Amino acid sequence: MKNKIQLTVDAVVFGYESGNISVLLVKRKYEPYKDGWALPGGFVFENENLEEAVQRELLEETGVRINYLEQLYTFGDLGRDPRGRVISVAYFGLVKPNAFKLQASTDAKKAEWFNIKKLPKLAFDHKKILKIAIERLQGKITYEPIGFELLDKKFPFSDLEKLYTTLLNREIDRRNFKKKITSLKVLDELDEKVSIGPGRPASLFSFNKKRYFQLKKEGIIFEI
Amino acid sequence: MKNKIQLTVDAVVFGYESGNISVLLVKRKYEPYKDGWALPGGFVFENENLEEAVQRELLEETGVRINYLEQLYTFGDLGRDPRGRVISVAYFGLVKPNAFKLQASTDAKKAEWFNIKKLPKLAFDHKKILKIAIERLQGKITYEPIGFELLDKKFPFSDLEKLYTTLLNREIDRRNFKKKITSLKVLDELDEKVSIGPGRPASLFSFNKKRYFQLKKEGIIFEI
DNA sequence: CATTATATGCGTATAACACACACAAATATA
DNA sequence: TATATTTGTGTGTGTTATACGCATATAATG
Repeated sequence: MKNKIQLTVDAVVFGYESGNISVLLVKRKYEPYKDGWALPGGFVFENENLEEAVQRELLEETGVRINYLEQLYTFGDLGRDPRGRVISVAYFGLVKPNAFKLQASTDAKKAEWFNIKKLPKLAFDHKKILKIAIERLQGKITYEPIGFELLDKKFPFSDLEKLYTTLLNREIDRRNFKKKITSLKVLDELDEKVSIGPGRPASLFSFNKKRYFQLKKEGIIFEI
Repeated sequence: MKNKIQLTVDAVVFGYESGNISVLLVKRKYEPYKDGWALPGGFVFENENLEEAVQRELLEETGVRINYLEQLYTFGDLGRDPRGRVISVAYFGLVKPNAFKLQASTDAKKAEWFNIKKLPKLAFDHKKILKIAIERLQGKITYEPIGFELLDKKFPFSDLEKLYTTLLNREIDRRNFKKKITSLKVLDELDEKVSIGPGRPASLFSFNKKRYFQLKKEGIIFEI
């Protein structure tokens, strides 16, 4: 029995910057969907693990390097790829966009961040993949701490608040929010303040890395 | 580029019966791992969706038919299959064991339920797959209602309680548990009682199907 | 320099929920 | 008819969630 099923990986990489959630897309250099926008990704080599494959493709096509990508879902419907039967294992990651200089090569003409509210038409079934990834991203904040990968090393509390309001897409009460975050003991308050524009200067915080990953492992129940 | 990666699906089917959680395994008819126990599953045909493939394999190898299997995870590590590079998409399902007569055929010599605490040695990386499936099963009950697929149509409340104590592997307070379940409005109390053995006869309940699937969709926060 | 706008930072009161806990009711069995 | 066994309910207490008001520290404005 000759196997004609092919395997790809795709990466859904979210970035966050001052109230905007963006996703990393590439412009395809070759058919099918030539010049169309798609999630970075490509065929898995026979001698590499899935995680290695998705990291390699991401680096090749966008210049972004992430050492932790979480598996999202596997898409295998008939007809999802005009080249034939192609199954894709989708991965999921979070980064600070400004930490990378985008650089396209191999199969990609260009790599770019897109605000998730202003997406172009996407190749293959990538719209569906992205939809599921966004749901996962929003769901995550109720059972995991979030922000470490998305915020600067030092940040005012309002940055974290803004991240949550952006992800939740609604206002939250800062006082109660602060109480909850404080009770998690996941933030270290620094002896430093910033003052950008009008208003009282803000203390800077950083994530307590150890505690952060402990909570991530244990899971939290966190309804805002 | 010749593609040598092959794609399989595997099914982790859990059954529950009076305090026992079991999983459905098959005895392999062919090499590799001939006569070894493994999760039901096999190669995906080129012209079928992943869900169709896993349902077909499950039916062929065990006689069990499930129309809803949830995708669990995709396993693709190098060396997980001695036949070469084989990726497996694992699925996850819940049934009442007594609803089926097990019947092995095609690649399976035999199909059998195993108590998850008394598992035989498993082929491939199926031990790892099963471990992840069990974690998922236990995790599920904190964010989804559970039981509809596992209990009889009509059941005494103690059956539901027993299911939870079994899954959680600890005692729960029946009064508080009842309060929570009641507040979810997911059970309909029937005008019927059963009396098995000594003790006060128990009212029978059934799941309110509509409400059950609504909660499943919305998600619940349910710490026992 | 005084006033205003803007953002941060803290505390308290009330409602909802979680959790601990004890005893009555209805049957089978001896 | 007494005993064992199982079902079935209610209340108090502590913790957590939610709502809400005001003081503080700066920049911008006139």
